[in-house]
Amino acid sequence: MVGRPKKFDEQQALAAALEVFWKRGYEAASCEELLEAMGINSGSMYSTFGDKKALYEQAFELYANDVFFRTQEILNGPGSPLENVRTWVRGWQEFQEEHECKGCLVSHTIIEFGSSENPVGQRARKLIADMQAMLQEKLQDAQDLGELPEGHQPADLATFFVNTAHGMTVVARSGTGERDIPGIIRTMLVLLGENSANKIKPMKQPTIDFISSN
Amino acid sequence: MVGRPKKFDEQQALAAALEVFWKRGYEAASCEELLEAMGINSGSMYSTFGDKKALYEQAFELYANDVFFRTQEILNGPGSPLENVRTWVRGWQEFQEEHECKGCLVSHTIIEFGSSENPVGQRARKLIADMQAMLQEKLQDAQDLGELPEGHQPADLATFFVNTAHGMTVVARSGTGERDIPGIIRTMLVLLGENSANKIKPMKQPTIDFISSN
DNA sequence: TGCATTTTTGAAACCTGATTCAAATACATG
DNA sequence: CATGTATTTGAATCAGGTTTCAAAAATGCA
Repeated sequence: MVGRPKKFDEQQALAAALEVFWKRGYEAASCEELLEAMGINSGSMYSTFGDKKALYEQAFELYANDVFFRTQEILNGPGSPLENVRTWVRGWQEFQEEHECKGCLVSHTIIEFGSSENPVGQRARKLIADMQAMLQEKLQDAQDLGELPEGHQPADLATFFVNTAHGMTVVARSGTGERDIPGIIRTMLVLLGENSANKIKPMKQPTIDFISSN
Repeated sequence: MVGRPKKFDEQQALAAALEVFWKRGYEAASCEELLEAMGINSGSMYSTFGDKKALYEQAFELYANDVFFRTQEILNGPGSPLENVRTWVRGWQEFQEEHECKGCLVSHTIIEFGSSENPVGQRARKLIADMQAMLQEKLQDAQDLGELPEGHQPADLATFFVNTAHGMTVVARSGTGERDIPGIIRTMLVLLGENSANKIKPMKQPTIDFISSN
């Protein structure tokens, strides 16, 4: 009834796998690398998570939930809707600082799995759609309150913000995130009517290199 | 001295390979798929182009030159610098229409090959740097002529435009390009001081699906 | 026609990673 | 301590995609 005890924590191992997938992408992350990072053997991985694909799905889900709730919390916070959107935009820099400019796993997933019927690809697209809808709602609130600068539609702005976030993934992974992200965010804020150009500080964290021998 | 004649055109075959790589990415494009599209056998491919990696490099170069010269031509055209930049921005939509919303191969390459010392990755980053510099120059010209709206720095704007272009690759590949790209471009133009919201038409071409069974 | 040269063909060999599985191990309980 | 159960281990196997290569084919020229 009671067998050998598990010697590793599933959530911890999953977080380690997420880190590897996030840094390298699905294909480039080898099982060896994943197992090494997770600190377990192939057998344990397969019996616990299924296979590499299933592991990715679960790691992605971990990431997706984190990003979604983070966004939700900021956007629905107290204070003016527009200011919340601005806080959310500023949060991107902090997020990249915290994660060595790895960009966003959702953008990466969309690139890697295209618009096919792949389950993770679908999940990624749904997450984006949900977050975009949430954002649009807040921008609509802002417009209703007369906070939004003239000349923009909430829907267009929401789409645009998502696009900008996707772009930052590519910029980050091209190695120029540390240099470029503060400016990108500054421009976004100008778009939102904030004209204090020096409110955004330079990035704190150094950028890692995504070693690859392909 | 004279042997069996080549029965295929190298440039044509390369263009076919580019199409496949562009649609699917390097890893996901199998040799079988490439050979099928190029209309040749593995032997011919290996003797002509080297190997899969070398084929990608050559296909990428074909793409890079096209995009670079296209950009150069538009930005250095007659007329006001700012209007040229606007024409360039509008050109993105046309470009995506012409290419089934496959996004930009450069963004895709950067995502796939990270910021490593991989030759294609380096080439991609160099291309981006060059195009960004060209853009910044034009924006500086525009500012010197007093054409640029207040509140922006040419360097920040150039970075931002590149970021937006990268973002559109992800949006395009997520399958919402047809719906979203016109709005994204509209917002970019507002940023450049153009306030006629309905100058941008909806996309003409339908989006393809990037079939993948990963 | 026979020879030299070049290209095509596609089956076979090769590689790189993902996955399996039998044996070993660790624990609770009777 | 013997038994039952769950987990770990890592070598062996498997799968798929890439690459090679020997044979066949196409051409010009002597």
